[in-house]
Amino acid sequence: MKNKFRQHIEKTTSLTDEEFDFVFSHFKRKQIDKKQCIIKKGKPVENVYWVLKGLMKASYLDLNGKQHIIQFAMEDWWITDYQAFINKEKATIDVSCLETSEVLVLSFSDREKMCSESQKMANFFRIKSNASNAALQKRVLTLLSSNSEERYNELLSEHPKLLQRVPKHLIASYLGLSRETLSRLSVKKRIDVKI
Amino acid sequence: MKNKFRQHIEKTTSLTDEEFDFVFSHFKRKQIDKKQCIIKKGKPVENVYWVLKGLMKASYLDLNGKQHIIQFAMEDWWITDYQAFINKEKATIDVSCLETSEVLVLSFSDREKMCSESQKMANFFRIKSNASNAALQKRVLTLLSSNSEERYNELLSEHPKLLQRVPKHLIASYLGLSRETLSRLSVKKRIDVKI
DNA sequence: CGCGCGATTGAGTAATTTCAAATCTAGTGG
DNA sequence: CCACTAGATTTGAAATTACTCAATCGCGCG
Repeated sequence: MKNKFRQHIEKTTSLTDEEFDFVFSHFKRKQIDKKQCIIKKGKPVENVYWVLKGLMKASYLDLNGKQHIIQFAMEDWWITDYQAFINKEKATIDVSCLETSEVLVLSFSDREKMCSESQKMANFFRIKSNASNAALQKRVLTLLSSNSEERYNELLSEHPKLLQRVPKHLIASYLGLSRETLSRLSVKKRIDVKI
Repeated sequence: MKNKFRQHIEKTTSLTDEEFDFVFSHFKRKQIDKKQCIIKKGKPVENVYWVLKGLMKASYLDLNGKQHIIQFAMEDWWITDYQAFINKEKATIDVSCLETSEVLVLSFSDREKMCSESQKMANFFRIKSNASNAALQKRVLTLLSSNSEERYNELLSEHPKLLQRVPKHLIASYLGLSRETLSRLSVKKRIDVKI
């Protein structure tokens, strides 16, 4: 497990054994039950989470009571309400657990401490933040330029596992379409494939 | 002008006179003509730009030749193709000038140098990156949860000046709707106001 | 076995796009 | 200063896309 996490970090930034032990000492391991909520709208956001095993979602309830999915997080992904986490504000979104999960937990103060003592880790989080920016920008472009079918196909080709693991109505929320439309798209897809 | 820029930085991070002079020495001032393109798809992205005066846009041409607006940048805003700038990749978007503009130009290497020598400026750019994340996330939520009229009204209330300065068809591209729909919304708005 | 949630299907409706044409406007050259 | 043009905006009508509502289906779990 420690090894898996180290691999994750070292995809971006190589570390000596001592450096990794220093980094790792700031994290706590935690099990999260299915349906459990780790960040609730209106509450402080203490931590950022790295998913070792399982599946989480970050979602927003709009004024009409509709749920919108901001992101999923599978193995190897980070998740929190960044806006609230960084600025010590109250959460504006919920983060909860779709499958029983194991995560590594990092508190705000531990993250700050780690970054001030390790240039490499400050750099790591900077790169992660930039990658997140790029991903969000790509998502904006997709929402601006693609219709439902194109968005569905894009997700299908980029994250086929999500489609299998996540209830369809949540996939619909993530793509910005109704569950009925998504259902029709998946039927169409199956027929298209046969032909 | 120097003063305006200093105010911008100090909204986030306070600096001594010496620190500011150090920071400022890394920037070059430049005038950009209307319609001039400062970042072209496929070319390297050397710089990030801070708009002192004028108006720029970052846009993407999709496979059907439709233009989509990723962001505008008015006075006091930063703009570049961050993905390409940070990772030294070729640009995937275009950045061009809607009004004759004056900008401060910062190259990648000067930015790195500045950040490695000044903890404060590293912090400044980290905060900017986080703010950008938050803004993009908000935009995703808006695109997921609001219809055209709500998106139009949101832009109208948050950036009324943009509506006045930017050609309407570009506003439509930014909001993800056709120029005809935007035109109908603005007519409706004028009638609603009268009633 | 039956309940309940998620997924599917059908029908009708609403929102938005597309295409085509008419106006309007700012900038240019004479 | 005026006429002219290219680009931008508006308008109408038809076509398309996606949504909503309602009903049904299917499956896992107690």
